[in-house]
Amino acid sequence: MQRSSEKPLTRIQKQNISAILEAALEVFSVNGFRGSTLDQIACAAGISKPNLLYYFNSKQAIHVALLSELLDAWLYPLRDMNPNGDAKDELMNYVRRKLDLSRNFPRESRLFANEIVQGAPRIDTFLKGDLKNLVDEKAKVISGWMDKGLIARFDPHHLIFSIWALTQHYADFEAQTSLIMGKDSDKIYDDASIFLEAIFEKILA
Amino acid sequence: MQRSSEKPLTRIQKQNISAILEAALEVFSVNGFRGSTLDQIACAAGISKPNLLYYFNSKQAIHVALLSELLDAWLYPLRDMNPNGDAKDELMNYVRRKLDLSRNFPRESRLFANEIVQGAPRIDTFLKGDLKNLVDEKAKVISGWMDKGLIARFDPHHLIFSIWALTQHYADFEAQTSLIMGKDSDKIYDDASIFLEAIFEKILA
DNA sequence: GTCTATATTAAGATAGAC
DNA sequence: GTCTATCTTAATATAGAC
Repeated sequence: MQRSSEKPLTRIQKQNISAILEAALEVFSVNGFRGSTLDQIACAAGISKPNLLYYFNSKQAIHVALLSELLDAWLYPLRDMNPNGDAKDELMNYVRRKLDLSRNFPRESRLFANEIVQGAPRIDTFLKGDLKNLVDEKAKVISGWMDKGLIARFDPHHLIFSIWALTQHYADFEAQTSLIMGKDSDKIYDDASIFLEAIFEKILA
Repeated sequence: MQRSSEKPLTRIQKQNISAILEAALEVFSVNGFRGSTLDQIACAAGISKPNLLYYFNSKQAIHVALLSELLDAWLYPLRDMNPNGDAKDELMNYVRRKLDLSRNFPRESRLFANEIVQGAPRIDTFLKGDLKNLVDEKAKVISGWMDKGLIARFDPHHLIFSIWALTQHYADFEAQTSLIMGKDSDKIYDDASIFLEAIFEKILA
């Protein structure tokens, strides 16, 4: 049987599925799709490989399930940016929420990063569809704010990219920053928060 | 025979070795270490798999060769930052040189990104050794400039991270930016250059 | 130095008992 | 639903002829 069935799930099924997804997130975010094995995932989930394949037909199927969960969550903070709110507040809040995402969901960020770095073969329709549409829409909003002189004028797309780059870096390159700083990542995020707050204050002014 | 030999290389050997490294860069930067196969590399290099393994003993050996070339190049622009130069010029030049690296060597950037995202298992000694030392040293220089009021005060380590994040993003996430912008990456880099110039002017002021 | 052939292991997936 | 056993393919690496 496959998870696409309409029947309600038993408690055990739900438990197993979420154990699998949790394990798969752990494994895929570290090793990428091709670098991960069903053995690793089954072991991390505490079940046997055939049992894992009872819940998901294939390795691909697990990966797709993870990514679609992720992509939904990915759009939220940007979608939430309110065109009628205070321009600077809205952008600063977006920065804060994106940094919080890196802090609280670093594995999801790295799963996404793995996909993009490797050329986004499995999510290109998302990127040039839903994501592009949302970014274009919000870029127009930001551009409108710039027209009114509420924030400084820049290319709005690149301003959005800069927020992504600066916040996701702390999750995606955590191995690097933590080795260089010699601190645990919690302290790094505290400093990052202060730093990003300060530079975006200046950028937007 | 192995490349560690002291004998001078023939022209054919040099040709083959550089063909292998070029092919391996192409393949590893897209698929990561585990996701890449010797078949792919041999095919891209235009030689047979056993012949490839005549020049490099193992898949690991090719990867190590690529990474050590890369890590050297990685340190240059930062090392070049002159403590006695003009503070703002030195930092702006660092930004420019890093963006040029992304533009001219995107595959190298993605090879590096693949390594870091996946937890830097093969380059952690580099990160906490040579790289950390250099970054700490340059952070002190930058901090000195801030003390003198030559540029605005921020956490110097995070300022360096921000330069990395903002410039490398264009190479590492090129699949994303080009799909969203619907432009070829050359035009994106032109705009990125203008954008980064503008925001760092404001940040440092 | 380069090739064909092959040994060896690992990985995705399935069969079938319970 | 879960397991053991197993099929099948693909991938790293080597042997040995030329």
